Amino acid sequence: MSSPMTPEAPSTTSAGPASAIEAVLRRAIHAALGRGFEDVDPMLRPSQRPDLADFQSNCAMALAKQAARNPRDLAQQIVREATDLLALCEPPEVAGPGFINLRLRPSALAAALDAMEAGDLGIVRDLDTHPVVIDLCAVNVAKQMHVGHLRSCIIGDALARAYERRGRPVFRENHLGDWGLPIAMVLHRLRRRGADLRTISLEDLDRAYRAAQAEGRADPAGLEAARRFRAGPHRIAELEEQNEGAQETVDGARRLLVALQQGDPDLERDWRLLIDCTLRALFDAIRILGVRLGPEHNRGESFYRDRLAATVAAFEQAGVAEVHDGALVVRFDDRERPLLIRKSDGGFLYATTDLAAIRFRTHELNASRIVYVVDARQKDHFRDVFDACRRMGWDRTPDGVQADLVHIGFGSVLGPDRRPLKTRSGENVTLRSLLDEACARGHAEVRQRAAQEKSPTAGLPDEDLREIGRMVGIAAIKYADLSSDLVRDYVFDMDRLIAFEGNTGPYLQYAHARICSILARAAEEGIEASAWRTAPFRIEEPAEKALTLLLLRYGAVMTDMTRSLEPHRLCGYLFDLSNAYSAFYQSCPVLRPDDPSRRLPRLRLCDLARRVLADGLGVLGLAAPTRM
RNA sequence: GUCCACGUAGCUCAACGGAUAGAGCGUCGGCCUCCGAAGCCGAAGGUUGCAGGUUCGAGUCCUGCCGUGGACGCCA
Repeated sequence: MSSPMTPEAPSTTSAGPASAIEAVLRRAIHAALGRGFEDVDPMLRPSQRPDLADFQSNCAMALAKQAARNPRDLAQQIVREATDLLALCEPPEVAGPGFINLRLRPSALAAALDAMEAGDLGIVRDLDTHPVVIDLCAVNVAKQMHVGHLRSCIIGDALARAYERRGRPVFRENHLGDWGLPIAMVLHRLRRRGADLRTISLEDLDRAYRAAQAEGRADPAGLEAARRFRAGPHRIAELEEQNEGAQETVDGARRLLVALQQGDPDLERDWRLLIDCTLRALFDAIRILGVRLGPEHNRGESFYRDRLAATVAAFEQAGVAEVHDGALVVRFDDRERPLLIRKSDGGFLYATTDLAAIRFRTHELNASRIVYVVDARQKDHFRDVFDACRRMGWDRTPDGVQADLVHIGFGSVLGPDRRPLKTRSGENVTLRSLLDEACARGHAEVRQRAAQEKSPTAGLPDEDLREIGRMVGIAAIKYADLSSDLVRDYVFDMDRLIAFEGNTGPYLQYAHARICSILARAAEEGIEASAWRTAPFRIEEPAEKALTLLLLRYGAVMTDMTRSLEPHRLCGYLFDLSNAYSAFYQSCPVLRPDDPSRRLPRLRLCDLARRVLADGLGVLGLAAPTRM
């Protein structure tokens, strides 16, 4: 019987010399401490002190306590037991309170690079073969997409790409807000007014959405206040009328929703037109953005509409939900707030849809991990929904694997006043205007470089410069969304968002383009790729070694990204890598080195750095132009 | 009121419980007759909100307080 649910064994999650060293240390710890210490994490880390070591093991301090030993003595003993390390490392040194400092031999560095090149850049395939669901985008029909959806798409796409890179099947789920009373209200309003839904624009829909909301918003509190404070009869009459009108509007929308639910073909057709219009605008933006999301990823709220009754019934049957004030609620021991899953009028709520969706994703999509990329304000909601699903046992795949339910709650995008971002006229900033601005700035920047005669982009037609500018501008936007801790709000600032220096997307692209440029120049000078591809690596200069150590970490960084779901770690790594390459570039001439025999090894090192950068940029969803 | 997140250099942000808390922007000073200066090298800049605690070791974990933001039963 085969089980696809093999848990990730620690020893196979990272490739390269680090995992080999870990294995040796693990055995050495066992030898030093005996029974009960068979499988201890050696706590191997890249050293933060390149003057002292390449790697350090911090295990001795932690183990000394439980073994009642002196930490330095224990470290010494572990080192004595770890004789197998000497094939890879210089003799280890014990420093400070008990750090074990390790330095790789140059031959081990070269061998590790060989292995990395031959073995998919050190990427370790995920042992869990279950699909991952990434819930992203989730635009609402008939509403403008805004920067929040942008973040969700960018982050969700990067996470999806990371899983795909490690060989894991991914379902990108666009949980479209395409169902329920708000949609019915828009449709109700537009049909009353005889709007032509085939030619309507998203701007019109967005206006209608807000007008319908305002129209249906009863204000009984305002009416009560007007009476209490003896407002003029005019004002009271006005409010009474408004309240009645609102009720009428909502009732009309409810009737429409029921008819739509029952399959009225006329309504169904109009409803689809609303969705089509919204999706046209969405995919227009998505195409510029380079996010992998299409109509095939749509599985909106309406998809679950026929599953809601069964969902609620299952809760009732299991005795997990109870009736309170006519509504059906799920209660939790550790918090007062209950989760409402059916209204007292029998209607369902968005929580009901989320429950149905999780059940579908574990039971039918067979997902062992479901990642919601939804803004942080919904944290409490997802906590409740996840816990409710766990109570029902819906967090298990059909083959019995426990599924992780994770909410990646990202921060809000704020305006300069630290309030949610609006334009001067008070409207949401549209996604399209933001992207157009980014492309325009990227284009201007690229054109400026191309004006310099020695630039590799000199003389390119403006059409090409525009395309490169698009890649650069979009990379700047996406990288800004990915490169810092996701939970934090951030203040929207176009100038900073489109920055091209320092820790930015364009800086990474620039490093990549410079490598491409040097390889192209080598070809111009008659150096065949086949020559350097077979040259042995020679890691001698400090800058070469620093670059090598970073390259060797790539696989572990990718594994870590799918574990931690934190794209900014990959960003930070690629930034470090670009820095290391730039330093190498500065101090180690590649095409005209002091010693000509170093040329081919350096070209090969450049090419490996290029491949890792391109690969990493690809996982982040950033383009990697060869000239810019 | 209850619950949750976040407070790190002037600004924007990093830092798997590990050694001397790091980058970018801005400021100051160097480096293009030499593979792309969107770059490199260097300087200045810190009581990690405050107070306790756990630990061999705390920006990181725990408790309390202060500050900011968010969520809190029939909207999504």
